[in-house]
Amino acid sequence: MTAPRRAVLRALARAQRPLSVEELHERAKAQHARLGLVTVYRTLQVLEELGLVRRIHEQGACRSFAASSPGHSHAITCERCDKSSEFNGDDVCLLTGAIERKTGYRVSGHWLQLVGVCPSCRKSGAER
Amino acid sequence: MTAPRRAVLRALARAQRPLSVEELHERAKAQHARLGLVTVYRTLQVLEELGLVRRIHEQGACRSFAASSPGHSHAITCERCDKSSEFNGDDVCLLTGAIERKTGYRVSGHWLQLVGVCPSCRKSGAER
DNA sequence: GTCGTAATTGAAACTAGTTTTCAACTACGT
DNA sequence: ACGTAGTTGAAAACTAGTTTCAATTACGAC
Ligand SMILES: [Mn+2]
Ligand SMILES: [Mn+2]
Ligand SMILES: [Zn+2]
Ligand SMILES: [Zn+2]
Repeated sequence: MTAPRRAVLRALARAQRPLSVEELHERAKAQHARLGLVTVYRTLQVLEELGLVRRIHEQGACRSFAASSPGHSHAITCERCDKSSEFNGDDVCLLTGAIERKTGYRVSGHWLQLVGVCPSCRKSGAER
Repeated sequence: MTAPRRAVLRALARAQRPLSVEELHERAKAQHARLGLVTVYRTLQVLEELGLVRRIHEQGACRSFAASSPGHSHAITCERCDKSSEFNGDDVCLLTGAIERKTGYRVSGHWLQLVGVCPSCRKSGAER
């Protein structure tokens, strides 16, 4: 555990929304000025393996990252402010029976991501 | 509708598994030898907008594409042979109530992708 | 504390993936 | 056939991500 890694981890933990590698680099430099971009890439890779970070997949490219707790969970992202939260408690298992019947595959894993409107955006833009 | 586009479309339709842009280029050149890589990118973009192609998201980067029918559907990929199929009939709607209660978000969309073992791989490797 | 070693770091060079530019070429309606 | 708007491909430009390597740092053994 080194200072550069702590800086990246902290920037990630503070973020309310998924960050690109560049953004993460910018923010983490606040903690550790001489932080190199390469280290951000390397740290993300380590954290991803540990399950402490998740890549957020979006239509188009998938270049942003959010903190995550280890183990199986899913993310939901606000379509207005981009705030992203995770939740767990499974879920898709309930559907696998039907899917196996429909496709003939045996389901061994899944990958779910949701879009919605976060609590605070629901309050502000009360319309709709 | 031009010859280059037909070539790309055909290569996509024939593929049993998601293809990278390079792979698609290779295969489509069989139909139209002077096909440029740029055209593959451009065609994919058009087809994606039309909902005729979907990007397959994987752990790590998300650089492969599979044919798809327009409208809401999901993909399941075989963890042994990479064969990818799509299915529809919804599904996740059943879970949104619980997710909204859990997260406080209002759910407006989702994005599900499954991993499993395809029928023919189930037959061959009967063990497990 | 000091030392030794293995792991980590950051700059620079490199590779891969994607987009832009632009002149030539098609598709297709008239 | 003709005209035009849309499409194409090569090359150049650009962006994202990886490798290389010498210097630095963490940390366990003394
Ligand atoms: Mn789940
Ligand atoms: Mn669905
Ligand atoms: Zn919001
Ligand atoms: Zn299979």
